[in-house]
Amino acid sequence: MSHTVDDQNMAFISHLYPDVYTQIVPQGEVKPPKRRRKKSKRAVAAGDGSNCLFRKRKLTDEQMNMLEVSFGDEHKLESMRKDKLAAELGLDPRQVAVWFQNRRARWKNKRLEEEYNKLKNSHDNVVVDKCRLESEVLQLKEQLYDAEREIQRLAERVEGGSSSNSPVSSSVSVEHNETPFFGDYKVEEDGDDYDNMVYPVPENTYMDGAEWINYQLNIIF
DNA sequence: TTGTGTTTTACGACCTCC
DNA sequence: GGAGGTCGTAAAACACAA
Repeated sequence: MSHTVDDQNMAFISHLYPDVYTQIVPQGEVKPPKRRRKKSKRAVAAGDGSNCLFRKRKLTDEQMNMLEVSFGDEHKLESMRKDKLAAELGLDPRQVAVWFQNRRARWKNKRLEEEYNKLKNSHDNVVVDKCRLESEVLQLKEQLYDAEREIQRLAERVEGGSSSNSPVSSSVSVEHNETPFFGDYKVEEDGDDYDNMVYPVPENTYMDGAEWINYQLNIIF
């Protein structure tokens, strides 16, 4: 039985330092398990569970600290380091190996959680940005609509209200989903000077609604 | 207390690497 | 084939509200 020597060592240590190895429970105090599970090889090796000499439980703070320090140095555990740690801590090398396995699993979970939070934050920021841009689009559509109405009003005034044909057809509706741009407006070439009421802005020039109106008015008058 | 949720320890099954 | 890894989970220990 491979664990006998370790168990005897721990029994000896726990006898000398009863406060240190709290995970070692003397045979008589072993509680029956709440749930059944397959018998482990160790339990089988030691005979029936009730004959198992020790139930090794929670590690002491000192043991935990040393294991944490060791884990901080290197997450993997080579054989020599495992044996050295086990000897230093008075633990079964198997316990050290299991502790590292579990510690790696916790570390991985934590890392995944952090990555998830990062992604969630960046997603939230994108959503906020999208909302902001959508409201900006709405605002611009409204400005465009107002500008178009203003142009139409001025055109009618210039014409003296004689023509029922509008020089600029109302192509913008705030309710529409399409988002027209200023460059989309075409100057019609059907002869009448007053029909060409919308002048194209210079290329690569951005104007908001008010600027665009002033630009058009300056050209007209 | 006790019921319940969370954390820790331990293990089996399976996989990969040498 | 064996050592050591991950993954999933049982069970004990622990924390804490009711």
